Amino acid sequence: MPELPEVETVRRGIEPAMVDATFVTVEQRRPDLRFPLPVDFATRLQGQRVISLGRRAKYLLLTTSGGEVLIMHLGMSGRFTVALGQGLTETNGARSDLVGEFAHAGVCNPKHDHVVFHMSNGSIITYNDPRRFGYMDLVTENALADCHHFSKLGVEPLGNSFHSTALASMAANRTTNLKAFLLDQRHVAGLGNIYVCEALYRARLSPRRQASCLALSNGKPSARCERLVPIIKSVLEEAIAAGGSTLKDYAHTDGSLGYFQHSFAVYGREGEPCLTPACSAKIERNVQAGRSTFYCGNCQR
DNA sequence: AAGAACTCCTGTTGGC
DNA sequence: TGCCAACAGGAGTTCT
Repeated sequence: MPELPEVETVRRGIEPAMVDATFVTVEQRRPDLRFPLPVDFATRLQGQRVISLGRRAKYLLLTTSGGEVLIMHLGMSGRFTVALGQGLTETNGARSDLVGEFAHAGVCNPKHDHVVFHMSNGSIITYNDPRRFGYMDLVTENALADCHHFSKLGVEPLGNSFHSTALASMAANRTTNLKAFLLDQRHVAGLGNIYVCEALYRARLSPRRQASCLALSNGKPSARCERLVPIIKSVLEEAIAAGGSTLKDYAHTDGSLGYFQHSFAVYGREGEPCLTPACSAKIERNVQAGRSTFYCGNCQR
């Protein structure tokens, strides 16, 4: 379940295989992912050179020499595997020899290989997505900021505009709970279930508390908000440094694993002891906004 | 308008 | 062993 750190890890994994290379062939093996693929998807990409590969929240943004941007979202189970072309150095652990091995091991069933990019440097980048919650779109560079994917998207949590005053303003008068508020991409863009659970635990904030508890009081962000913002940043930064979290649906572009799941304090730990020293409570689980929330009812208030 | 519920999808898991 | 329901969840849509 790729959230911001996993998407950033994927970006770093496929960047060396794609940037400065040209799309030779784009294989589109089905008409749609979650949504229909763009009209003339393959032909619009073929012959274009990749200028850059960026990221906005959980979206990958590939800018082409033709002035179009390929927007890619991994959804729940989207995955890229890379077979590096000859002469490309192994970067970020992208090892071409592993791709077949992992496919053979059934980790990545080839029947869900929906889009395959063949690059001029010999690299082959394959998009595999069993649940097809992912999607791809093509828009012109000029239309990018106003397209429906981004027009309502909130602040980038690792950017400079994400600070306690900004979060406090967004939270003003919000009656929804903290968990749902932080999952809403219109506020902070890039957080998902795992990192919201982990950040709220570290900040010792109950996921059931009203979001408005973060709001300004006496013109200043609440102490809770001041505490939460740097924690959100550090959780994401640590996860990126660890290469993301590997759960059922996510692995690196080379099939290898991220390591941040070993740092989970609450996610997936229902019934296990809280890791806070001197706390003897067990991690609880309930459902908020249709997702499992894991928390310590004793430490998080 | 905000917030909650529902929807899409398929592999995995647990109960019988 | 086999079958089936429940579950996982990002984000768009629909409802209240």
